[in-house]
Amino acid sequence: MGRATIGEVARKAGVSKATVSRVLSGNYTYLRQETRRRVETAIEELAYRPSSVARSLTSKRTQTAGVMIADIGNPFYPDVLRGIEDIALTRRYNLFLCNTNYDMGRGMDYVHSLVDKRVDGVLIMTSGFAQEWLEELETNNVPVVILDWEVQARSGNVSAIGVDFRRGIQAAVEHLLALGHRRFAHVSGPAHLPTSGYRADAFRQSLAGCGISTDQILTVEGNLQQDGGRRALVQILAAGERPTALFAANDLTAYGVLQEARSQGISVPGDLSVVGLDDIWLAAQSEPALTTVALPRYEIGALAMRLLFDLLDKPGDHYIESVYTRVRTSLIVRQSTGPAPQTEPIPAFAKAAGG
Amino acid sequence: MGRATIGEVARKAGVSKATVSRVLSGNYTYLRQETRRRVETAIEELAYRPSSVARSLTSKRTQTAGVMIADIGNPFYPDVLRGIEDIALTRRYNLFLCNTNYDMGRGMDYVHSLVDKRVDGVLIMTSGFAQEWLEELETNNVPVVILDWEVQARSGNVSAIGVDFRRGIQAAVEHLLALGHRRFAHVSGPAHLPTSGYRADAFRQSLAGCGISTDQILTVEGNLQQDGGRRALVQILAAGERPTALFAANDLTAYGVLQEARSQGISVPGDLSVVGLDDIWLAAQSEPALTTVALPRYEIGALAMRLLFDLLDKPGDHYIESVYTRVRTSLIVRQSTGPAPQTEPIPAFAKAAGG
DNA sequence: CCATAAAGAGAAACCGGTTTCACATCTCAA
DNA sequence: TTGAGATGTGAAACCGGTTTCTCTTTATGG
Repeated sequence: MGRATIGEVARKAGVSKATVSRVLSGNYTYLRQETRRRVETAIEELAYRPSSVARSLTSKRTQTAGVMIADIGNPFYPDVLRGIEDIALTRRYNLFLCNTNYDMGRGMDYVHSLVDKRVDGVLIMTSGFAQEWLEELETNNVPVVILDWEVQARSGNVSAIGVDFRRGIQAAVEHLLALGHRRFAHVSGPAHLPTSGYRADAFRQSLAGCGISTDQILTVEGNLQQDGGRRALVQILAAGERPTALFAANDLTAYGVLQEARSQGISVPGDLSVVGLDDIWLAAQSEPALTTVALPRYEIGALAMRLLFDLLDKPGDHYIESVYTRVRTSLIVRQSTGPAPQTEPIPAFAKAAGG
Repeated sequence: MGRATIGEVARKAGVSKATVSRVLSGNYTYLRQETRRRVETAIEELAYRPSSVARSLTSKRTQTAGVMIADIGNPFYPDVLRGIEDIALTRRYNLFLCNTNYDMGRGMDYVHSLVDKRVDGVLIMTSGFAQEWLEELETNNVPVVILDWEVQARSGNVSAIGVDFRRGIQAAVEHLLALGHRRFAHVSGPAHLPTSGYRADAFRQSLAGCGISTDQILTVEGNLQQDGGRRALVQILAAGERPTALFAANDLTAYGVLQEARSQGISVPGDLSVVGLDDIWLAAQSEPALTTVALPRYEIGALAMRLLFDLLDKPGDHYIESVYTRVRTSLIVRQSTGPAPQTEPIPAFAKAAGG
């Protein structure tokens, strides 16, 4: 009643295991038609399916990859996972879901499991710190693709995907300047996440590039969650001079800002323009719908898996050229941004504003 | 440079593979302290980690389970997955993510992969039809836990979790009756999903139990998505007599209804009370916040994984007592429900209404 | 008619672990 | 002193496949 083995198939067909294996692998050279038939019917009758476990032992491939993410609840991940999965399936790869819950220890446990299970590769999509994980994976020769991270001492087995926040954020900044905004606020992600810095820097530098000095930008730290956005707006309102435009590190934060604004009687975009980042589903559904910097999430996932396959396909076990790829972001204008209140538009951008 | 094997560890420590294996398994009876030390330092120095693949070959256990879900984008799943994962980790189990995308063929492919990979069990959390999957899994003796499904010809290796929609929906019905509603609408899920029927039936029967006849219930088929909710409300408004209360098969649908209502100038809950089901994050955040029948999602996941472990722990390969467990639902009252317009409250329930 | 190559299939080793069984040494009581 | 039991370890078989090597049979051409 247990699953049939190759040996049983061989016996039933009256051939050797080797012959069955040849039929299985589709290696029909030097195989008589009739023998092949016999084996095939035996396979059929026993409903035989070869064990991937046994195969992996000799092939050193498990057709399996690990995906480390921080939090499945984060609306960023579903699309990324879809992208990863669709590409993975093209080669019949299966994915281990590793949800770290923002817990580095739990992440390390997962890394160990993945190494022990001999996954062919790992995708690190968490934005949490991973240096230790990376070392463990490199030690064990496991190819890695890592998202949005300045990879240190990158070996030949690690590719990375960078998100070019600059492009989209630059567009957002130009959009806001065109609407006449001059005083800005930024609700950042947690300081310990590199991506928080990338986003904040992109915002500051884009503004600086357009002649807005840094002291006109009020920055408050959020937590990439909605409640952080609410608290941040409270802080910002308490500060002296109120900004007229706000850029949040992600949409959830921006949504929190929107909620707090409503409950404080602040009109968006009348009194305050708000820009988010991510373009999650909610962004289009909020009231007002959120202007946001969009990430190509599905493409990020698909690209990550493709890069992993590239790593797997590279010949030799020694030095391999790693790849660092950037994906583009873009601005999606909706209803949460509008003309700055009581402020002269900056002439250079006025014509694009339409208000 | 490749990973060390048990043989290399044995050589380095000057012992046999068997001894290393004993150290690994923590089976220290009949092991001299000093031998154990030597082996341990050898393991340490080689950074040796035993291959789960090789282990699985003899142990017949892969410490791995498959999770079939329909759509990671569906806000129902993250919490379920968290529950599953947390319990899985207690035994160092890893999970294969199998996102069927509502595609039965893709689901079947996944089932085959999981069988081939010799997973210890499978959790079917999709609401799509799965009879063929189930057969394949049963044929191969793979234990299965299945959610919200009338399992046919259930063998000893299949447990099921039912969701007791009645309880929460009954509460919703009583709540609405207490508010004076008499004319109802229901936006169901797709007819081909059993769960659509369960929910609709629970609604109808609860109403019937309170003396509301079925012809006072207008039912329109949605798609468990937001756009289905919008379209459904359009249909409902086009019908003759308008309902004053609406029960949607899930929150996404209810959210669509809310949106359409707003754009049609219909006040919720002034003109129409709306009840959803799921209690997804959005339900608390919508405008107005949604009254909804809550599912214990995390608990469903955790329970599912526990039931799977139970199945794995049962001795013997033959008949095993399967388990059918029900989880409870409950009503969460928010702002989307209110007194019925221009209607006398039903006396029996009036006192609880407060309006 | 025979030498030789090609075709077809089996035996055995191997992948990296676990487990059984046998063997060697040590202890201690008789 | 000796033998029984306890203690400690290794050899080998096994898990279910793949792959190499060898062997037999058949076809081919001189």
